[in-house]
Amino acid sequence: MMERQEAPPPPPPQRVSLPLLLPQNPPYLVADSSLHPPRIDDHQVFTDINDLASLASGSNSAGINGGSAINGDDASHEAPLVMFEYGTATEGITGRRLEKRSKVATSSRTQKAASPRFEFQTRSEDDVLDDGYRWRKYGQKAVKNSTHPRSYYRCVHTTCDVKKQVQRLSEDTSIVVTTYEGVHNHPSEKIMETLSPLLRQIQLLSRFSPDKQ
DNA sequence: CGCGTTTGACCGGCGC
DNA sequence: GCGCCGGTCAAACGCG
Repeated sequence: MMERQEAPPPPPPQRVSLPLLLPQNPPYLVADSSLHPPRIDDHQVFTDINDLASLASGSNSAGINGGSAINGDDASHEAPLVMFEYGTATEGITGRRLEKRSKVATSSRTQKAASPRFEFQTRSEDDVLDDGYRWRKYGQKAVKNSTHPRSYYRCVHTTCDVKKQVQRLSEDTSIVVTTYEGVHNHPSEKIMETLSPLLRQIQLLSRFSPDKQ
């Protein structure tokens, strides 16, 4: 049994920007990030992605009361269930520190970057959510006190070091927990696929535009 | 044949 | 110091 500390340090409220594509389907149900782990019963529902973005970029106290509480029976959509944010990568739901193992001996042990962690809990039959980025699975481990294994994914872009973990809640196996770590430093391929013909059109139009400077 | 997944070994942190 | 446990590596494997 993994014991939590009796006085878990609440993550300091900080401004964060959503580093990734949110799941497409509202409502977004947002739990209070000061709860470790946040209770699903306490979460708030947001039907507008802008509310969610303002929550992520604004103060948590103002944001948390911005939504409308739900009663649980409404939470049975095929929709993202809970989203909350951890301040740094050194804090997780298990309380364990997540530290990147460095093969080279670094002189300073401050290698652990404070990359943001975001956790989504989504009611879905599919373990891997389509978030627009390409991921490569690099590991799978059985976690303690959980019947389902945890899968480890890494963004396929060579310059991108974003990782994500996917596992199912042991209490409710219909809920998939996806934890993102890091910020993508590139646009998603899906967005580029959509935008590139558009950009070419724009280039063509500007090329033949008569009032071009 | 190329690319992504699987899977067991290995590493390192942390609690006892 | 030792063992447990989460995270990562990498070779083997599988699928299109």
